[in-house]
Amino acid sequence: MVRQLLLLGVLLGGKMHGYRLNEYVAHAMSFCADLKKPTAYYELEKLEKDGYVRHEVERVGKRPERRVYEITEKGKACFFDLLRKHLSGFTRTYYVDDIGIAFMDQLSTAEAHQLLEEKREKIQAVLQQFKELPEHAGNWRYVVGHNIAHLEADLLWLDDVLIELDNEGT
Amino acid sequence: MVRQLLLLGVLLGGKMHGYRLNEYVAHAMSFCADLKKPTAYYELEKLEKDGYVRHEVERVGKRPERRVYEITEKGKACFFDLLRKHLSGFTRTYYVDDIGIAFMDQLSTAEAHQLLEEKREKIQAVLQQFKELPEHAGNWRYVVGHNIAHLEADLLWLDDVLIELDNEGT
DNA sequence: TATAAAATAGTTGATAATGACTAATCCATA
DNA sequence: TATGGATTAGTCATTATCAACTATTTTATA
Repeated sequence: MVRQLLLLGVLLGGKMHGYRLNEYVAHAMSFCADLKKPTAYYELEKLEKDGYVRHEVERVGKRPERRVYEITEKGKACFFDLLRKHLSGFTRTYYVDDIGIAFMDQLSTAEAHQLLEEKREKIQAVLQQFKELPEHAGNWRYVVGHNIAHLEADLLWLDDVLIELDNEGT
Repeated sequence: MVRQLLLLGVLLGGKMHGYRLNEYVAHAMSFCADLKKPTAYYELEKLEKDGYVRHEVERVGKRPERRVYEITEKGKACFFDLLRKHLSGFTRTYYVDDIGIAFMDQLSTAEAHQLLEEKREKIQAVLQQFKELPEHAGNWRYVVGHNIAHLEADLLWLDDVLIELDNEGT
């Protein structure tokens, strides 16, 4: 459902052919969305079947034919509906790495500590990437800020855990 | 891959039949994992095919037969391998609701503000649930703390956004 | 003691998601 | 001007996920 919102949202900014759409998502939106190419085409077909987008075929130069997708009126209505749902709702996040934490006591405190230090560096690296992102305009700024907030929360929490492991170790 | 870690981790605590295993995950671990029953059985079959778990069939009273799963030595090795990977690695989280935020400018500032207030209440409600959770032991405490940290970060970030929307609105 | 509701144990069929691929064109550089 | 790599555009085969289901037994309640 979030994919639909994403695709409709991008197409709201103007028609685009499939390949470019994928490229756009993979580059300009990579920091907030993970949409694989086959999944995108799959979703586009579903959206088209339901009348939310349509496509025409175009050919430029000697390049292969390509499908230029365009949002329909029905699609715009659907977009706004989904947008309101997403802004007013809250999708609970399950943190994949929590499963590791849940079974942490299967390792020695010392080893757990060492492994979590490695995790810490990786979080830090991702955080750094976000902070180095060029200044984004409008909403992108909020999204970047959101991710930074979570990464910083992650670091603070992890530092707490590391301290508690130290205390346990003694 | 995280599902494997989860199932192997639970089975490390002792053999368990499929139904009970699902029940356990759905109740005792619902706050950190979302594993549906058919997916669990599917993963168990894969784990068995790869030699990480085995099962025997048991029947108690007049209840239907049930499969009692047990982790193998190979499975234990795999568990520890996965555990180390998960503790030392960092799985970047994509926040579903960010897509809504990304397209927020399609609505009036006033409406966006109102919708986000609703979101805020829902986050607060989930946070409340976590805080009301009975005192967990050992690692569960860390996991609960992790989730609380993220929910609180979410609230702080959202308050910032609401303030910025107010400023924009004027 | 019928009879509805809940629990037990697992399955089916359908949809969703993606790694790896094709097949052509373009571009740099040796 | 060959030729190896990059880019373009999309597809295929496989794997993953889950809502809804079956069929029995137990428990509660009228």
